[in-house]
Amino acid sequence: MHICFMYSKELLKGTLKTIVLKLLSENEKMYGYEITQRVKALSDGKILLTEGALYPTLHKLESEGLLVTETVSIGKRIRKYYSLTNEGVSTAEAKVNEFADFMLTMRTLLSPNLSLS
Amino acid sequence: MHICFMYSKELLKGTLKTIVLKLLSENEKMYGYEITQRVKALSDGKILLTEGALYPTLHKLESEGLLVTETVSIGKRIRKYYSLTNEGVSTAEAKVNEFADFMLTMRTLLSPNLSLS
DNA sequence: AAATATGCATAATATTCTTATGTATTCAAA
DNA sequence: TTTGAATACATAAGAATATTATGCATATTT
Repeated sequence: MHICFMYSKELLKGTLKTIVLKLLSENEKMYGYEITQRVKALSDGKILLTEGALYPTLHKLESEGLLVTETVSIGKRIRKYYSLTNEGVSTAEAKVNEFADFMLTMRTLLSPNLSLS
Repeated sequence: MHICFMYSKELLKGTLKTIVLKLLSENEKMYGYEITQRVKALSDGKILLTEGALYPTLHKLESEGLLVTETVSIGKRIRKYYSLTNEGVSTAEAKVNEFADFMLTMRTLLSPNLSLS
C-alpha cells in the first residue's frame, strides 16, 4: 500500500515558474514530461505538477521570451525541448533569489515552529 | 524618498491563511487592521496584506469554525476581534508544519542558490 | 482644514491552478 | 495479444485566491 503525502495545493501557487526556470538553468534543455518527473523525483513525490498547469506556463514563458523551443521526433512521437534565453537565465536567477528572500521573511513570521536545518 | 521592495505577489498566494492562523495562535485575539500592521512590521514592509484579501479570508476561517469573533466599540468606531477555536489551534499548528516541510522541499529543488543561514 | 491613519466591508476583475478531456505512441505484463 | 501503464503533447471549464477599486465612517496629526 502506498500513502502519498501531498502538500495542500495552495502553497504551490506562484512557485511553478520559479521551479521551471531553475530546473532549466541547470539542465540546458528539458521537455515538459521530463520536468514533471524531475520535480516528482526531487520532491519525493510531494510535488506533482499537473499538465494543465505546466504546459500553459511553458507556453507563457516562451511568449515572454524567456524560453525557446526545439521540437524533436522520437520515433513517431514528438518531444518539445525548452531552453533558456539570455533573458531567461537572468530571470531564473532573480526568481530564485526572490524566493529565497521570501522564505527568510516567512521564517521570521512563522519562526517559533520552524526548525530548518 | 522611499523605495519599497515587495515580493512579486504570486509567491504570497496560498500563505495568507497560514500567516493569519499563526499570528492568532500567538496573540489570543487580534483585529483585522492590527493583523495587516503586524505582518507589515514583522516583514519589514515586504508583505503588505490587502484588505480585499484579508477580510474575506477572516470571514471564511470564521465560517469554517476556526475563528470566533468579538465586536468591541472603540469610541464610535467598531473593532472586530478574532480568536482561535480549539479546531483553529490545531489547524494553525498543522498549517505551519506543512509550510515548514514545504520550504524544506523547495529548498531541495532550488538548493544551489539558496543560502539560508 | 486637509491629509493621513484607523477600521470595516464588498464587487469586479485578474491570476493561477485543478480537473476533465482529447489525441496518439510505446512498452510491459497478463 | 490485448490491455493497462507510461510517455508526450495540448486545451477548455471551472475553482480558488488574490488585486484593484470602491464605499462608508471615525480619529488624529499637520
